[in-house]
Amino acid sequence: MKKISSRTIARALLYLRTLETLIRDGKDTVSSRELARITGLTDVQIRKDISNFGKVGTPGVGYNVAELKKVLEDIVLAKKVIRMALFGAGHLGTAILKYPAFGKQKLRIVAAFDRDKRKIGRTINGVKVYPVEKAPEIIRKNRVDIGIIAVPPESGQKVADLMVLSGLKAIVNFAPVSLNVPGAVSVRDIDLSIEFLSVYCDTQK
Amino acid sequence: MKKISSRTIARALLYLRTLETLIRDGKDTVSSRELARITGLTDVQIRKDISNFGKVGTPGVGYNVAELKKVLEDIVLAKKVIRMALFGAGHLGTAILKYPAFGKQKLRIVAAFDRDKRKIGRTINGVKVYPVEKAPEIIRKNRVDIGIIAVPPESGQKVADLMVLSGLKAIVNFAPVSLNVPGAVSVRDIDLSIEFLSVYCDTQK
DNA sequence: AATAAATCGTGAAATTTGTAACGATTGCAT
DNA sequence: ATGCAATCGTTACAAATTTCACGATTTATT
Repeated sequence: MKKISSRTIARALLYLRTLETLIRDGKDTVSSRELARITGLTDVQIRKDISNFGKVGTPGVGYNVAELKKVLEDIVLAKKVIRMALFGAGHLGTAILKYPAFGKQKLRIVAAFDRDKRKIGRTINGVKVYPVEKAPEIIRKNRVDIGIIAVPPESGQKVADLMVLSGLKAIVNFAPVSLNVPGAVSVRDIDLSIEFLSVYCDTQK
Repeated sequence: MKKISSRTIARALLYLRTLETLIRDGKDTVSSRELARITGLTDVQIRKDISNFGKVGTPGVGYNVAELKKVLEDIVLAKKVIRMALFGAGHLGTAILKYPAFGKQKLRIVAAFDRDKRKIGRTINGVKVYPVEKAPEIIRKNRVDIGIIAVPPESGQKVADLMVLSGLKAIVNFAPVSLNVPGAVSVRDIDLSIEFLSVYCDTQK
């Protein structure tokens, strides 16, 4: 089977999100044209993306919403629950712990870690905060899939090292620092300053 | 002058972030090789990116850190202060208001808006929360550059419409919904669920 | 039943993005 | 001074991504 690119997968997740709202609205079928109108992409790209996953559409009609959702989910979200561990229970970390959309999805934060003794032992939105030292054990025991870094930049690399040591293969990094990790580990950097500045630059030139 | 792509600009902002830490560490010069090691990119890409901005390096030596910083800033961050307005003072919105890295940079949140009467009038980290209806006036008066959407998905489009109406040309959207805006408006979507799921998918296939 | 309209899937073309190769320049050691 | 190692900037090349064009299929209409 052909390997599916990272960008295609990101779009597939966007299609899934869109399909869920279409289902809520009671729609049975949707065309590539309409998906394009909603998502802001082009119809060709949507057809091409979906064709990566199999022949699921009907010419003259479009895609069956429920069927397309199932096909996309089977490929990009085979697992029932994806477990995450959060490092850093500060403002941003707490906001992530309380992020409501995770509840409706397969994403679940199973543990939080912090250095601050005052935070350790507390429970935030049902998730307990542990001392950082306990991370490897807890991550292994809970079969955590994704590590989230929401600590200050000067601690970012140390946390990343600990994640790698604990066997994590996927990291989402909100700390404004470049992480050094083995090639087998995927990192997604989200530096809020860079995100804000870059959308602003887009409008300038 | 050649137009610089959006991705190149995002990398330039990453270089800037890196240069700032190098300056803090007292380094005078840096080579493309070392920048590559730090950022995880390749040295070729870094040389190519920088060459877009002019001939700033010295063969055999590398780049003068201060000079490179100045050149990158002049091009991607000509403005002294970039003003932002936040919509939605919930958990995520509050975390953004309290995000410490903005303080050290040119980014400043000048106003927050919310529907909730209990939040209106409060001040969070020095930023006042106004009722949404006041947005157009306040945005115009403060010459806001970027709008941040941190409201629930069902209100996302309404807020986006208001932003467009208020003359904003750059939007960062944390609401998990696709926005419909005129072509002249740049939108950067950050759907936390999609970010987490996509880095997880990267490790799977 | 035949025609028209809508829409998918896909190979080919075009565009964008990233990589490699290498001449040119600089500083250092001898 | 000369040779060597380091490193930039750039042209040519390769790979990835997107767009185009169009045949094939389905539904609706007359």
